[in-house]
Parts: sequence; structure tokens; C-alpha cells
Amino acid sequence: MNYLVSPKPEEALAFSKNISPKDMLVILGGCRIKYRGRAKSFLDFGDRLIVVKRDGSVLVHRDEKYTPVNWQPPGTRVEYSIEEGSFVLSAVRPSPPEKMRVEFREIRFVASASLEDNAEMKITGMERDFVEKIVQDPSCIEEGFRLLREEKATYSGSIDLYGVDKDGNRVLIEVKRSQASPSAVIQLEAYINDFKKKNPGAKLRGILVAPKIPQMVKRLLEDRGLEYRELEYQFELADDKQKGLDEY
Amino acid sequence: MNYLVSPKPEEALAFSKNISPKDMLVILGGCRIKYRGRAKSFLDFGDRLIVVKRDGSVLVHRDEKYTPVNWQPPGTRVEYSIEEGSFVLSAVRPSPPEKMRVEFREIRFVASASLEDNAEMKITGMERDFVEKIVQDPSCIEEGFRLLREEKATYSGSIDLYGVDKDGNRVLIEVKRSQASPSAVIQLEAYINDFKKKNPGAKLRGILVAPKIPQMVKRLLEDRGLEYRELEYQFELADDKQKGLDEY
DNA sequence: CCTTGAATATCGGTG
DNA sequence: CACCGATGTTCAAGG
Repeated sequence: MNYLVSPKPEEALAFSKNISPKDMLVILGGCRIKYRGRAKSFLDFGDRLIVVKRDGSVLVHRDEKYTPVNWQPPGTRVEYSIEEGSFVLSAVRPSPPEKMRVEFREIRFVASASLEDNAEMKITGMERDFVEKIVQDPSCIEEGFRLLREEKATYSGSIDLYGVDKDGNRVLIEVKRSQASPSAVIQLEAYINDFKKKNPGAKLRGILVAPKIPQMVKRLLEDRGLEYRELEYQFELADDKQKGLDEY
Repeated sequence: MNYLVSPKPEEALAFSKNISPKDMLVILGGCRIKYRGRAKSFLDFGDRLIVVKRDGSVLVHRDEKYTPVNWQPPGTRVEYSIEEGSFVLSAVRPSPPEKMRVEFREIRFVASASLEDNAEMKITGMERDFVEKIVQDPSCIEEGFRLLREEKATYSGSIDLYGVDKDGNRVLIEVKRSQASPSAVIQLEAYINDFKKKNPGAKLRGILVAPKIPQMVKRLLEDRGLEYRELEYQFELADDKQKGLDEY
């Protein structure tokens, strides 16, 4: 790890240009930022934390909020220069064409470091896991429900689950891992309509499954002759015991 | 700005506990992370950059990608401790109940700083700006088009623009700031259907406005008797001239 | 390469 | 506080 405290612009420039391409660069200082691309923005001078990653990602963080106030995604070409006496970070992305320019009036700190990180992120509780849980126990939808296929493709997209009920009716199921929104109803309705078009005369039911469904969404479903299940779901990592994560 | 290079766990603890509540804390080191809340995750040891903001936001960044590998949003309570000889950052969020635990096996660097930042982010090119442009000049949709109301609420959500054409037909307009997708068609169709239900017999047109509309989406629209306008839109910050942003 | 939909999405606006 | 839709969304998977 290398660093400079309160470097002059020229020192910051030399430092930034000489880091290894595998290094992460961290800058803390007063800067203003212009961005032009999918939108256009300007942020006047203030203290921020800038992070430049080895894949070209650039983050500009203020002292609040989760999201960076300005950024460039991976694949960006980052260059450093002195312009009118100021240290400038220029981040250009070819596609879509976007550029961000960070101009420093003061650099309080600059550091570089190589981050060794080969660990694999293990995560559960995603929508995929919720669907899998229903696959393992289709009766949680209703007695006699049998699964025919997962992720059945329709013209409007793909439906999460497809099966038949005990009376032989086709059932299309859309799963949401968190609170369902009206757009989920629209989505399900579109699936149903496509399916009906391709299978005229088939008896068809549509069910929205989510751990929480607001009243408005329930009404939208009922208006359209659709159904819903408010199903809780628990999630555990496959190797919680080994990792000692069970209490967490 | 204060910092420590390669501190012992006890030194890092004292440092972290003594920073001002207005300070941002930045840690670079080898750590492993457990998270439990809306999902559950585990990331084994590796070098990462951790940022703790004064509003409670915590970010854990790897050396790639725009998004943090682990995080907590604003409103999180952050505490520091030594557990079994290791420096541990514990971030607990009350609602929804979530906790993240970062355990360091090595701390390469820790720094704190107060970030003075009162600048206001100015941005344009959002969907809101596109809608506003049409409000200013409704004729860009077609000759004789008059706006009745913006953001007319429907049961399915809200439509961006609502007006009448020169023949007295009602017109519902859905605006997308970037390329229109099939789901935009589904959305517009749902609005139209809701409107028809509440206004039976009314002559109704639906128009999708976007700077780019793929052929497939155009066909979907035509199949449903809907219309589209491919409208370019330029965006400029209100005071580009003053800020010298016009060339950017 | 383009398209599609999930995300521990986050965030701001509205009721 | 709940709810809802936009985001410079980003990201990964599938065609």
C-alpha cells in the first residue's frame, strides 16, 4: 500500500500514473464533477471519496447515502492530468458514450493498493431460492397442485412456474421474493393473455406468489380474475453448519 | 484527516471508536463478511475497501464492479469491537431487521475524515425532463394535440401524459427516457384497458414515446392498435452557460 | 451481441 | 409509514 497526504497536484498526478493496473486507487479531497452521457450532471465543489477500481469502475461518494453521487461502470478508461493547475480525473466509457470529469481543488489523501480477493460470494434468499422451495413442495400453493415446468417462456417473457391443479386446469405462477407491486399483476396478466392466445379454450388460472401483497395489488388481481398466495419463506445457506452461520 | 497504517486490532478499535460522528471511516484490509436480513450471505477472507458514512451507510467494495459486494443502507447502527483477537465491524439496521458483520484478519489501513459538502447535485436527462419537454411543446406529439393533465392516476399506476387530439379523441401517453421495451407496451395497454373500463365508449388512443423503439416493440404496439413516436430529446442543464458545461 | 428480468436493489415523491 | 415507479440503475443469464 502506498499513499500521499496532502500532495500537490503534480505529486498526485505522478502517484496516480505510476500505480499498477491491478491496484485500486482511493482519493479523498475537494472536487467538482461533470458528467455527460445517458444524462448530464454537475456537482460543484465539495469533499468526496473517489474510488477507482482495476476494472475501470469509478465511484464518487459523498458523506451520505448508499449510492455514489457520480460514477462510471466497469469498462471505463481512466486518465489523470493537470489542467489549469488542478489535478483532474477523466473517465471515459465507449459504450454507451459517457464521460465523467473530476476536478480537484484540494487533495487531502491519495492511496493505492492491490486487493487480493479470490473468495466466492455465497448468498441465498433470492427469488430463485423461493421458486426452488415451491418446486420442492408444490402443495404449498394448494392441495393437488402438480408442477409441469419451471420458467416457461411466453411471448411476453417467462413465467416462473407452470403446472396443473387437481381439476386439470393449467396454472401459471409468478413469484416475487419481496412485496408485490402492481407491475407484477400487469406482468402476470400479460403471460395469461399470451397463453390463452396460444391455447384457446384451455382452462387457465394465474397466481401471484409473494411474502407480502398490498391491498391495492390484491384488488388489481381480483379485478382480473387472478389469484394470489401470501407465502412466507425461510432461507438458509447450504453449508451454514460448517460455516457457523446458523446463529447469524 | 487522521489515519493509521497497519494498526493492531486494538489500535484500530481505539481509532474507530474515537472518530467524530460526522466523520467518514475508511478501512482497507483482509476480512470476511456475514450478512443476514432480507437475504443471507457469506464472503470468506479477502482484501476489501470498507466505507462507513455518517448516516450509517456501510459499503464493502471488492476490486471490481460498480456495486458493493456487501453493504448496509443509511440508518444503520455501526459498532466496533475485538472478538477473539480480531477487529470486528458490526452494522445493525432496525427496519427491516438486518445485520452485517465484518471480521478483519488484517488491517492495512484505516482513516477518518470529515467531508464538507454542501453542493447541490444538478442533473437533467431524466424521464421527468423528457415529459416536461413534451408539456412545453405538445405539438411534438402531433399537430393539434392538447394536454389535459400530467400524470393521470389510474388503477394500474400512473400514465405520464393525458390529453386530447384535434378530433376530440382522448390520448394516453407513456414516456420512456431510453429504449422502449415490450413491457412498456404491456404497461400502456393496461392503462388503456383500465381507462376504457372506467370510460366506456370513449374514443381512446395510446401512444408510446421514446428516443428509440425496436422493431419488435413497434410490432407489438401495432398488433394492439397502439401508436408510437420516436422522439429525440436533448437535455441541457438550466445554467450550462454560466457553468461552462455546454461543451461537455 | 442484444434482450430480459432480478436486486439485501436504493431513492424520492405522494398519500 | 406504506406504497409506488424511476434509476446515468447494475448485473448475470439466456438466446
